[in-house]
Amino acid sequence: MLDSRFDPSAAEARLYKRWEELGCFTPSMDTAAEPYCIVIPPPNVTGVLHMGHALNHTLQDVLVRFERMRGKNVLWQPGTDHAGIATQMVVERELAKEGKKRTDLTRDEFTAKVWQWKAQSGGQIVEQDKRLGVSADWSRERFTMDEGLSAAVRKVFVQLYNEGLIYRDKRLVNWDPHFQTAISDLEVENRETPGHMWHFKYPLAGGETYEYMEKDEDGNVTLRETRDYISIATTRPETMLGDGAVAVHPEDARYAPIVGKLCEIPVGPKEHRRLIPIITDEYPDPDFGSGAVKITGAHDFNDYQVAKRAGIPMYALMDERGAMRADGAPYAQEAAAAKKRVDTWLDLFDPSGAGRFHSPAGETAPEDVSGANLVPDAYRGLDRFEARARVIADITADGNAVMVEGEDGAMVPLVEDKVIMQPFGDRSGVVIEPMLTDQWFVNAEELSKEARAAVADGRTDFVPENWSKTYFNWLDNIEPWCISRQLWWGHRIPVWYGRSLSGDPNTLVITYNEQLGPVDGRQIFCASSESEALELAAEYARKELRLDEVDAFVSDESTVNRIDMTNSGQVPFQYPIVQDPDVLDTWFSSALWPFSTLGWPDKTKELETFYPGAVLVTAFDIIFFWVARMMMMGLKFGPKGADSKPMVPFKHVYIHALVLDEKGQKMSKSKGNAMDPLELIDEYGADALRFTMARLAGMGRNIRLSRQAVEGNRNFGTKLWNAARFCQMNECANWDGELDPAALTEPVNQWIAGEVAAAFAETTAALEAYRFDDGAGAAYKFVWNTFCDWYLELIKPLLNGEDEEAKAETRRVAGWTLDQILKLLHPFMPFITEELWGALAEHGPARGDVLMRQSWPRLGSAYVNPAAAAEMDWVCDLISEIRSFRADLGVPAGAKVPMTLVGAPRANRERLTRHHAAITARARLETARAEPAAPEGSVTTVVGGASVALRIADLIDVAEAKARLDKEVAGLNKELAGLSKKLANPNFIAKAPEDIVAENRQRLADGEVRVDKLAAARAGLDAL
RNA sequence: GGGCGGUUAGCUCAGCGGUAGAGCACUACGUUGACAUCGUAGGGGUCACUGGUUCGAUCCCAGUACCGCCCACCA
Repeated sequence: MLDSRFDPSAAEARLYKRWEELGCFTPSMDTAAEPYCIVIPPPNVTGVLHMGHALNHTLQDVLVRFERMRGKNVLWQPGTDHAGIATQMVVERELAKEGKKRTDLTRDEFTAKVWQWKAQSGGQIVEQDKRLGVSADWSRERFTMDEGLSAAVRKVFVQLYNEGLIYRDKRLVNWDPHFQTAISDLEVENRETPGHMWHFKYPLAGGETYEYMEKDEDGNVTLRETRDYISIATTRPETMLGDGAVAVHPEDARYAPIVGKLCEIPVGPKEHRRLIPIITDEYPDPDFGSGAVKITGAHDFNDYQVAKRAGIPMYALMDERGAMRADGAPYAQEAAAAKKRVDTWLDLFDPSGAGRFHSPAGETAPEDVSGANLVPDAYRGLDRFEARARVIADITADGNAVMVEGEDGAMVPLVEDKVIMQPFGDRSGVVIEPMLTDQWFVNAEELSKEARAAVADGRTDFVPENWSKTYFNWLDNIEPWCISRQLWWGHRIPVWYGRSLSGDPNTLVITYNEQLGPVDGRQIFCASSESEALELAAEYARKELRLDEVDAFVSDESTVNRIDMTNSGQVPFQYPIVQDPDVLDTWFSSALWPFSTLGWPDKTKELETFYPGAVLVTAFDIIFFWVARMMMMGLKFGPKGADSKPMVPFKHVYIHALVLDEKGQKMSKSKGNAMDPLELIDEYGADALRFTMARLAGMGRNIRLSRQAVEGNRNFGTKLWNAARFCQMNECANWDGELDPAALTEPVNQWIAGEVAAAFAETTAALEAYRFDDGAGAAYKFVWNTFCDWYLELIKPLLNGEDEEAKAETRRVAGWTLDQILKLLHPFMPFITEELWGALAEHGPARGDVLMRQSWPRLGSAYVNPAAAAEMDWVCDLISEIRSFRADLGVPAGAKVPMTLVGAPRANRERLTRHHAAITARARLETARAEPAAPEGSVTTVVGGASVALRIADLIDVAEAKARLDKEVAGLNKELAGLSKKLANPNFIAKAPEDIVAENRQRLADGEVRVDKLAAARAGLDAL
């Protein structure tokens, strides 16, 4: 006998272990079976199971268990992601506990430490997933840094490089000063932050003046004054030292007189201030600020564009920590040189009115200088925010701040409070600094073409469909993808540098900067291994070197790799190469996940069988990071299909909601509103959490999770458990596992068989359409409302009755139905269903195998018996109506009353006889008879066109009974009036579909009968 | 600024051209031999607003208001 409740904590681990031991999670590899593959979105190896995982993994597990039961050859491919920054961060924190920094170790020592950390405490999420019931094939677990996956990364990189789709470029990138690495656009979070805008005067060179005029819309002059400066508004004064120009709009009349002239940056020692030209560009908005913008190409993305267009030099003022550089030549020394350069620029300036520099050869005109030299000694080494304060103070002290009248009438510097969108690193949380550095980029635009086309032509589709718009929108505006990261943990870029062996001997120097990588005079060898790179290098050197030059190239570097070569077998020389120190963006390897996990680039059986995946299940927040990139890489490198083109990595992308707390807030540790899935599992069991997730996983954008919801679904489990207990107590079992619906004789049994079929049809259709909510909802409704509330109650008389045949049939059917329910719920609630499946076998049929490996029933129309369904509907209606009537009239719940059915057709009189026991029990009746007339002292209601008379006159308040009838008649009459009006409308009759018209006529007719009967009942009450 | 979405019962949300739904909450009654983590019954909605299309609109279309989210961004 079952206990009165299910104890998840005792059962879950045992059941999970059983499944594992039986190998339930590994694909059947049955060649006749249709393959079905889902790759898990790999959680970070540092990750712990949060609600997002719980939802994501539950949904996949539902699909995977469902498809396994449907007989498919299912692989759910699990694994974890090495998560570059996140993992490096964790290990650095560990080191900090020992009082060490990453840089106290060598790179190799550090990465060894990370591997060690991973072995000890990485991947806890896998164990946590097991508690949730995740049925992934753990024997095939992969890690993005595994040797095989790393080889895939290198192969992809090399090929993209060779095709020119990966390239190195010096561009302005997002720099995270905390982690001291470049990051991609997607890793930047723009947030509104309170800030200030300062207004400063840039004096014109040589004290020149001009007439400054402002006009209103009608052309009236509102301000006219003589100025010897141009006013500039900025939110970032600390970058002024790197200004290359001041730009105004070409049609801005206010500044027309001074375009092409020079102005002075009002910062730094007075005698050495730099002069910069005033240029025109479409970028400045005349209506914003002063209409004049300082152009600081190395520190602002907009300015960068302007500087490139106009040939303005860019000066990088900051170091990798975001502090003002301290590595420059003495400032005074630079100043003299700067003067000279200005003269050169002016030669190149086009005075004809275009207000731009020429660059006849299409080259940047002014010579680039190191921004380091432009930082005055006083600012060197200052953090960017300290530098800002100093610059503001110095300019103000100097009298170059724009002044306005303050509240007390005194003149004060003009500083506007302004909310500015500020970029933050999504991991570090520090303000991102645009930095001009050499980085590796992927030509995402090129790769995006096929990725876009595949969704546009339906090779892959999004569910819900409208996420494809988001996908398109991003791809259509895609920027180059910065893939290099200045970290130690990750896939090291498979590129080696050597000296350039041709051209000017002066350039034959590898300038190797720890942070920024080799920057000059290099020769690139991109190869999937160091030995291949050495071969390439050797080939190159042999080609370029002339024997008589060999001596010049013998390296004195001792720490780098060397190749010893013999040119013509005679003169030995050395040609050192050094690998790029950077690693790849984590998402680069994630992009390969759908095929790298299956063994690519080897032609494995797994790849052949399981690629492309059936569906990718993920949340919308990583459509750009991951989904789009998997599409790009899959369509470039994935196994080829019938058309000999690479196939999409998955056919469907199911995008689920984000899990929010009950108030609709995003869960986060810092807000303290995070719910821990493990804690919920401890308290309510994994099934309750899973079922909650499935029921909430509608098509919406977010789901609000509450403890109460989980509790409710735990209660559902208890309900199921007790239903099973009831079946067990009544010896309900289906001994042979079969059921022939045609052989059934009891209507209640015929009916429930059809309801089982309907429930499976509904849940199956819902899961096929990724409607987890509907699938779980249909199962829930069937189990609770149909099976427990009605079927089990209706069969009690049969189980307790004398008719042994009916009893035997009912036991069989109840047992069968319960077995089907366990199958129906298994994808959602694997533990409790498996436990019951096994427990019921103790005093029931032997099961042969675990529930998890049972097949999903396909119950055809043979199971549906419309006559039985109609009969049971009538029985249930009768019971419901009597119960409702009794309750409304205040008949004591315990009172058993006599009931008389009046004016019912013969079929219903027979039904009454057949279900006499059930009806009297459920409706709490003393007697239930069909008679030609209602007996004395009875009060009447109406069911299905017949009057139902209850002899309760002495139990109730007659006035209340009248009121109830009046209320119902009134409501009915209102409805009937509407129907009559509709049916009297010739347009309705003419234009509405026939079945709708017929339905309305029927409703009117039925309603009229009911009104008549109710009126009669009312009259009967009057007579009392 | 560009894009996407929302507004339906007290709450959370389904629905979708033809009688407004669920869960939770609420009210009343109830220990009927599986289950009080339960049962029975009940109350509760001008489906944001304004127009349009239609025989008929919560649903389709246009506009308005408010609320979200994503992307970009004015120095």
